[in-house]
Amino acid sequence: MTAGAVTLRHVADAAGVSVSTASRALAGKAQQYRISQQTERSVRSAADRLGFRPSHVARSLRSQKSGLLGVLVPDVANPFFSAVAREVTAAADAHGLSVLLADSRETTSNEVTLLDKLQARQVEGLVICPVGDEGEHLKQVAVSNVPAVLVDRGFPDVRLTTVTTDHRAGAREVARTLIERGHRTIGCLQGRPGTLPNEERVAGCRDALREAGLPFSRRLVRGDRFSEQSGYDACHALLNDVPDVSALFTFSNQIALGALRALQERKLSVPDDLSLVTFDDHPFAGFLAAPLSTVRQDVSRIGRTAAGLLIEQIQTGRRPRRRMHRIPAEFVLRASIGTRA
Amino acid sequence: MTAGAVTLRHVADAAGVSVSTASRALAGKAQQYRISQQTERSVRSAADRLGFRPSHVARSLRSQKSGLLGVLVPDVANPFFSAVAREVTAAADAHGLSVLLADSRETTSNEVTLLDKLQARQVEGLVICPVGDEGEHLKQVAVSNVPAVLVDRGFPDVRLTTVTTDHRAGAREVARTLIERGHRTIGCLQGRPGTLPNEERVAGCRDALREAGLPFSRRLVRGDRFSEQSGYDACHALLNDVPDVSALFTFSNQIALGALRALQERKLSVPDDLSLVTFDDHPFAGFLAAPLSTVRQDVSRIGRTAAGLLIEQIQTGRRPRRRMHRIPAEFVLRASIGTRA
DNA sequence: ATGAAAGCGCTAACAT
DNA sequence: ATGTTAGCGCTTTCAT
Repeated sequence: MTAGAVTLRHVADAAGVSVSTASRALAGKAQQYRISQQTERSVRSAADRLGFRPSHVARSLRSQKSGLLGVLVPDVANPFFSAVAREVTAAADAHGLSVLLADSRETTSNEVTLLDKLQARQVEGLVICPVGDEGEHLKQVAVSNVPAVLVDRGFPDVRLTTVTTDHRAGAREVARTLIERGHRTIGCLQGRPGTLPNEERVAGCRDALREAGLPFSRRLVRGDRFSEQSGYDACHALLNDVPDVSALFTFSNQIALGALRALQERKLSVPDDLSLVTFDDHPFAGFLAAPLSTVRQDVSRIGRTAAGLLIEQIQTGRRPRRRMHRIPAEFVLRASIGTRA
Repeated sequence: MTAGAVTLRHVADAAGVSVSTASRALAGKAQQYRISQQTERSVRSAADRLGFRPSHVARSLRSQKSGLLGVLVPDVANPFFSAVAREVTAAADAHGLSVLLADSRETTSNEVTLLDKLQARQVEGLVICPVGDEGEHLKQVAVSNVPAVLVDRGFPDVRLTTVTTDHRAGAREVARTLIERGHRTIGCLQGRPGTLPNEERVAGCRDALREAGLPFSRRLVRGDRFSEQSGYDACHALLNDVPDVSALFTFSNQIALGALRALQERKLSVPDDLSLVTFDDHPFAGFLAAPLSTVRQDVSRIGRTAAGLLIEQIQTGRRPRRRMHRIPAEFVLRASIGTRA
């Protein structure tokens, strides 16, 4: 804290008035309190002259309002989460709020600790992108009275407003397209099993296969994390076990990268030997050796929706009526998908 | 702020002691103040039972320490800045500090306002990634006593510790490599002229040309922003004006993307018709149609260095002796660079 | 039209 | 071994 900072006391003294008058004058309540133009001006000029900057801390204590929003993400450097952070920051800014950023480094135990820290800092609202393995600690948040919104990885049994992509519809569209083009054996390189986005994506694939009267097999779903390594390992494993796979649906860019590396090692080319689609679009996707088909999540809209719901909740004091908000994804077809006879 | 929150008062009452005793017991100062095991236990259990969470706001006011670090970036969704934010957040966390995130949306006027807001919130330190056009307002920060570190875009006349990539050395290496491979007419698609990174990169190219006894011409340096559009426009303009350009050095990924789009329109292929190198590496760079050579900035190290210098400054109360910290960049050679006879 | 005083929740100096 | 008191900087009620 800036040592020896200028306080209201100093301003009041310099203007020859009491602290209360100084406070009122600066708060723009001169009218309301019938403070003379004279006084108001002299207070204002004293404040300017001394470089007075009101203490937000003192104000928060007095008003019982921190003006703080907490944003908790598993990794700010992940484009998805940084986009969420950006939208929330913009919305906060527009409402005179500030953002406390916390990064759980993909670890639930950090998430628990940070959630606690944020609440100790009296945040007025929380945007939480959970790690997703476990949601017990989120129930605490749900029963506390601090407004909160979950983003991306929700939990069926945690009663908190949740904003997420319509993963199921997005995945269904991908699978349908692959089926239309003659693919019958479609491998999924998934992310973390058990998380909502992952399970809904698997469900979307299953939907499309059923609709087409084709069988769905868990044997074709591999991988255990949203990481490059998982994509790489799962890709090799799948192709070893099921050589007739003709299309690969990877559940994230990282996974796609791993798969691409594995395919390169096996001297398989996209889309001639194998078709490839991935979740999450990407500026370079169209310039890849095989321009990559993707499911583009509307990250900005997700972030804005979450921020909007949170701020509404703070302002009205009421939970929004709808709990699940599914934001449509956009399928972007590029050359990485080929056809099979 | 959580209405009707449990305060120390409640805990003290429940335990039948004074607030001071309660405070001391919970602060782990039982030994020091010779508080009986008895008392300590009963205070602790009361706190647990009531779900007491100390108010950070009150503590900050009392201790005159906010425990807050301000991080100001032009755009958190830009991978460079989100990486910086991540490192600073991690370091803050390790030192019991929290991070206030502010996003200037690439606008200097926002930067000024936000800087003020952060200081009103009594941040104990500032990591600033300036927009870079203008540095007047940063001089205020330099003379105030809040510790601050500039990242990426420094200003020669602002006396603040600055951490940035060694842009000049990085660019020089790129240009040397191109020259070695027979390129004589090298176009630079630059970012925002006047900013430190941009000027140093241009200087690096000039260095390499001079060393090789080749002329340097401003006519070969085009573009005005670190954006895709600027890359696209500058690329077309340059190729129209100077048809014998054989290599393109783009100063960011966004610019590279624009250039790639322009080249595609002109049916020019990389590296056969034109070589291409860019600043900023990228997970997909190696999988592009023409695997892209890049200069990889060590973003994590930049972030860690900045955070370290800031925290050192906070703890010791002294400015670090060295003002400029240049972090080496790594040149990654891929197939996008061809040779010329 | 303005001031005095209380109090937000906490810690620490000063009593016992 | 524990309590009392003052005060961090601000806003607001209650006086005048």
